[in-house]
Amino acid sequence: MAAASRVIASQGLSAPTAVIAKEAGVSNGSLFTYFETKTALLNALYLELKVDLSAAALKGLPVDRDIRSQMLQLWRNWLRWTASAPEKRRALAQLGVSDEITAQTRQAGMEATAGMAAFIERSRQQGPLRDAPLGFVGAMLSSIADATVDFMIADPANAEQHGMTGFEAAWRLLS
Amino acid sequence: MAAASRVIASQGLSAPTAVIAKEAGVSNGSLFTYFETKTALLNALYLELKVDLSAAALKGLPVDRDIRSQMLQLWRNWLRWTASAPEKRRALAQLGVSDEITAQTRQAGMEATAGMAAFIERSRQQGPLRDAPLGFVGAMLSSIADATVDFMIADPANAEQHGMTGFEAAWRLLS
Amino acid sequence: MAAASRVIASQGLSAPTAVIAKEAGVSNGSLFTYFETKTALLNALYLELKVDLSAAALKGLPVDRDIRSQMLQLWRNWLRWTASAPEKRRALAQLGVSDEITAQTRQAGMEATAGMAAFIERSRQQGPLRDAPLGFVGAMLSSIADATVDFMIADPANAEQHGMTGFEAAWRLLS
Amino acid sequence: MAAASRVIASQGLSAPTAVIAKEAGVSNGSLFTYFETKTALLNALYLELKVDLSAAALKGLPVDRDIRSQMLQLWRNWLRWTASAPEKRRALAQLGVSDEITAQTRQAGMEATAGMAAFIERSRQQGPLRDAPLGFVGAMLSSIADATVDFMIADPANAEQHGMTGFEAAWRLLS
DNA sequence: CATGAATGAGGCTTCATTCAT
DNA sequence: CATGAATGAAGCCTCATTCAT
Repeated sequence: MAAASRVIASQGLSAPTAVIAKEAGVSNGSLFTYFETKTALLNALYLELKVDLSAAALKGLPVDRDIRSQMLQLWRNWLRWTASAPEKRRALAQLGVSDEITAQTRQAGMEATAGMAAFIERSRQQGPLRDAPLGFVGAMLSSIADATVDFMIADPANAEQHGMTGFEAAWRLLS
Repeated sequence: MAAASRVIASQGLSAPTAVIAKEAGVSNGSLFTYFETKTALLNALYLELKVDLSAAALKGLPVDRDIRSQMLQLWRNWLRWTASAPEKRRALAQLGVSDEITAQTRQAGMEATAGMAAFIERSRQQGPLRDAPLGFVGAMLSSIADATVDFMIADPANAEQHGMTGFEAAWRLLS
Repeated sequence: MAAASRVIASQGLSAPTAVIAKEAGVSNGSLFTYFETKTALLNALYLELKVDLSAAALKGLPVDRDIRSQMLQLWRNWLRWTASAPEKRRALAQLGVSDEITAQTRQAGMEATAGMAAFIERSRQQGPLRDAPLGFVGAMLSSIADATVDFMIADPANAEQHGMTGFEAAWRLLS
Repeated sequence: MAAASRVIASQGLSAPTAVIAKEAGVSNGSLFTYFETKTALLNALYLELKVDLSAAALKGLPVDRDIRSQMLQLWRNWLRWTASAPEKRRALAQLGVSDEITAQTRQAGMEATAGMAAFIERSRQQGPLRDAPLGFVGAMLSSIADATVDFMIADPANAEQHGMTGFEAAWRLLS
């Protein structure tokens, strides 16, 4: 799975299963013992990355402090995950627009990020987007985070600053 | 080119060149008279879509009115283009994350959307993101627009409302 | 490899890999498990034929007899190989002038025939070409052998006689 | 025709007709006004090169001098032609082993070199190969010339010397 | 259950040849 | 007769998947 992330990040979704297997240190054929088809592998990977991201984002939130502080922490977690595992992020970006990922998997992905969704729900309670569909808000935040990380990576010297700019933008949509 | 948009939108980037050629009503081989490789075709398509989008967005802005009104018009143009040519949008989404698109092409794509960029620059003059890199702001707006259209398409009954919600969010980042 | 010889002999270097694979009794794709590209296959074939020829030529030389007798035996061996495996010879002729064969492969081919070269070296010790580059002499002998076999094949009735004529010519260059 | 020589010399027999046409400064299609097929072009080229070589070889022979002197001149002519038009020689080498060249064309090629053949006939009158088929002797001489030029090209510093070595070898077969 | 060679369908690309202009 | 775009058959090669060991 980790191997798949790496290979897909560097070679795209059309990366041969043989390469993924090799990167994983197993044989060509073994891969198909665990995943019926390549599509199944991609779907499983998509889901895992979603779960991974969600878990990372929600880790260690300061539950005893105000909601903005918690959201800031979540934001930092999110950026850290993305920045520290760029191959996962790249893979997720590719998988997100692929038509290999079934509607069912996407649905499961939504559920996997339910924890984050709930948190966003609380955050926007009093904000301007309080009446918009939750998924809509989530999509916006997600893409702001993506854009943020893009700039952090492209301009590492000002990474911290870009991170805060992104947060300000995100928070402006919520409160 | 239009054929390529359609085919890629429905089959993804891995759509056979043979299918694209057929959709375009030319022979398999003719395609390679105009595009050296499939990658060249994809790059050209990416660029054309960018130009197309930009031209559509900037059309008929009420230059004699206040900046918010102009931005609203731009926003509507944008959404209209996206909504009325869903296959172009899907194609652009796929191309955007593909590693077939060269850095050079992406650069040209940026330049093609310079008109929009200039407009965004004016709009954010007094806003919270006035000091952020312009490309950063552009990326955020672009992805908010994408998310907006996603919801307009998924829930056509409330399309107009979603469109305005998206605009409010966008405008909040600018002013 | 043998299949490749046969197919190339009858269809030339442009023989489809599919045909070679079929002749070899393996699938189209399997061919590329063993040879990265068609060019690699051709190079390997060239080398094998060179080695094959050299081994055949040097087999059973009467080391206890005078040098002319030994050379005669070598000559007979050579002609026998060429005559008994005409497809190998034809293939080798085509490969020899092809620009698919790399300089490196040609070099290796030289080394493969070092045994014969050493023998020629001894034979020409007292002859008129004693000071010419060894490769030069080898090339001449090789082409005389080729011409000889051409005539043996074209006029089988006098094959033996042609063979001896060829040898006399060759020997005249050596002694 | 000259264009074809050049292109084939540098790209091999599989050189596209389009490239040949371009090199010749005519359009793609015009080529087929003059040559029914590519094969026809190759056959015509083969023949022309044969004629060309023969004419060059026979030019300015010192008819009033002894046969060896004349043969030496022929040899020099031959080498000069080969060395001064390496692309023609390479093309001829490729064409010679190609199965695109019909038996009929080869026959015509033989006739085109009848002048040289007659000369060789006279030269070998008293020599060891006086009873061998004429074509056999011609083939040997031709390949000795080829080998000679190979070495002249590979080692230009000693070109003159290699040329004489080749001649001595050739003459030894004749007288 | 692991292995990795074998499979063959399918994709991209080339190119000889045609033909409307 | 020149042009060069159009054609589509054919070739090389890739790769998901299978299966005997």
